Amino acid sequence: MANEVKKRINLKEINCHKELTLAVIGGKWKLIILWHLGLEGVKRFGELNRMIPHITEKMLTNQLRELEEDRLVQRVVYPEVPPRVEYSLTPYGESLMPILKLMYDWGRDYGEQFVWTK
Amino acid sequence: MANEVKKRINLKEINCHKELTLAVIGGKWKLIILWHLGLEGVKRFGELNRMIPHITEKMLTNQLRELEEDRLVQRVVYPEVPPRVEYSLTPYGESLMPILKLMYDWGRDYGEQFVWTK
DNA sequence: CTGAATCCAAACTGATACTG
DNA sequence: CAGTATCAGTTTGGATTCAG
Repeated sequence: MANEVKKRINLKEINCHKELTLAVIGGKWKLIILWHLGLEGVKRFGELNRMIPHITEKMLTNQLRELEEDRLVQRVVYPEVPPRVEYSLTPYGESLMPILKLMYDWGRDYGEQFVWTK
Repeated sequence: MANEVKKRINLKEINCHKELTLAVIGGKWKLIILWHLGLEGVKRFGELNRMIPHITEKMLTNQLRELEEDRLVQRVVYPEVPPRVEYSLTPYGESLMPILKLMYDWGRDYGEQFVWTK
């Protein structure tokens, strides 16, 4: 119950600005979460859960929390019953979209030329 | 001595092209390796080892092997004594540089505005 | 509906020593 | 010089169960 501080972004281990970006988007499900929020706007927890195949609730929660902590995603809780929680991109998150778009394009081209044929 | 197939790029788990890109650049040291090779051209193993602080030989070998397998880096062995091995980017690797540049810029701005002050 | 808590297996990373 | 081999520690991801 003591020292369980997780330093996902350990500044001592980041030699270069690129690595900070990677630390922030590098989670297993973060790209796809950011992508949905970026293209389709506000989403509820359950919507994301349904939109992202194979993700578990634990991981969805986990990744959303980290994105929130890093200020890429905003979380809004409506005190209703049943509960409603909505997620959306912050301006920081929005500012990542050009990178995601580039990564999408690169991955598509690379995949067509190389991976699917090996 | 049998089944030790590592599926770093498991196509069944890649829902979106972006994730293929992440799979390919997401290793702990890959960005910095690609960066050096992209900006400074051909490098020998020992040069990279000296240029990248804190990396172990094991990890440098490991990451270079994966980059080679993914066709981002070319490895050339000169049959000399002492041995000489040179690494450089392939066209695939070169085509990643715009993404790395964007990640560099984004990480720098994000870091200045957020991380260093929290 | 939106999670939190627990347990566990697999993957990743590092330190160290050794080799052609 | 450019790696391998081995072992150990850390982190991650997933299955399952429980809760407000």
